[in-house]
Amino acid sequence: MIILSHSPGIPVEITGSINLPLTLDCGQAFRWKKCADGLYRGVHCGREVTVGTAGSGLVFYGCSEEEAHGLWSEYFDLSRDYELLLARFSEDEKLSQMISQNGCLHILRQNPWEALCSFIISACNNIPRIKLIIERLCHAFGEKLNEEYSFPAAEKIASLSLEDLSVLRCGFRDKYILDAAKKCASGEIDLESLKNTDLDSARRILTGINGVGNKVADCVLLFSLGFFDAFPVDVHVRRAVEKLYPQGLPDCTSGARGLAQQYIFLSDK
DNA sequence: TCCCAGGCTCTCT
DNA sequence: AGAGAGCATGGG
Repeated sequence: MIILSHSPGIPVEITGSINLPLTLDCGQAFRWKKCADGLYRGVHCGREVTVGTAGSGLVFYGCSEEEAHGLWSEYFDLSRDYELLLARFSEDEKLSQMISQNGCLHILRQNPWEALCSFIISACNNIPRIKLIIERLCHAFGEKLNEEYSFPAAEKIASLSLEDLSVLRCGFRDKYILDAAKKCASGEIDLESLKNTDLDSARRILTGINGVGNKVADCVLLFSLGFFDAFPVDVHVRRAVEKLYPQGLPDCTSGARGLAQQYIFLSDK
């Protein structure tokens, strides 16, 4: 880890404490790699960084102070008061238990195109293979950074053919990736602008992409577009909700159902 | 050999 | 509008 000996880490304080390993490896993001000493290396919007926990916050290595307090603080959703939200969740017995078991998990604000592409790949797939396919995608079509590669832009993917994408070995999802890339690159869909739309309209636009149904759309809405109340339902969440909350989610989750969803997802793993 | 994996589309009723 | 097959690939 050459970076460490040459550049000091930049600490960013937050209220409460984040469970970093859980946040980065709970199935919402697929590219973070565990390094030595509990550090993680990852890429967001073409910027590579190494991150760890320190005191009551995170410490970033290999980036400027401006990036740590800007790009990365936003990515890790550090300005939101999770302590307060989890205290409210704890009114519910079962959620309280899941929280004390797992600690404080943050919902990441990922790049929307990367999230869209990643969750298209996630359909009917398992997490190790999802990671592998995304790794191949970045290596084949992204740009070399330091040790990692950037996530290829929609414009780059849109310029490729299905045959080009065959190196991904991603099965029937190749045509979905291509459709999403073309719609985003052409401007037919402007992912950023969906942040200013209501949840139902945004979901309808996303599901207009071939290979994007409600579950994938809700993942994009929650994990990249800031819809904190979006509630992706996959087989695990469906099963866990039927078992734990057959009458519906408790009221204390309203407005933050997406965060609750992550804890419920964990309970079925 | 069969089953499953953070689903989705298409078709048929 | 609801159910069911088919979809590529790889691991157990």
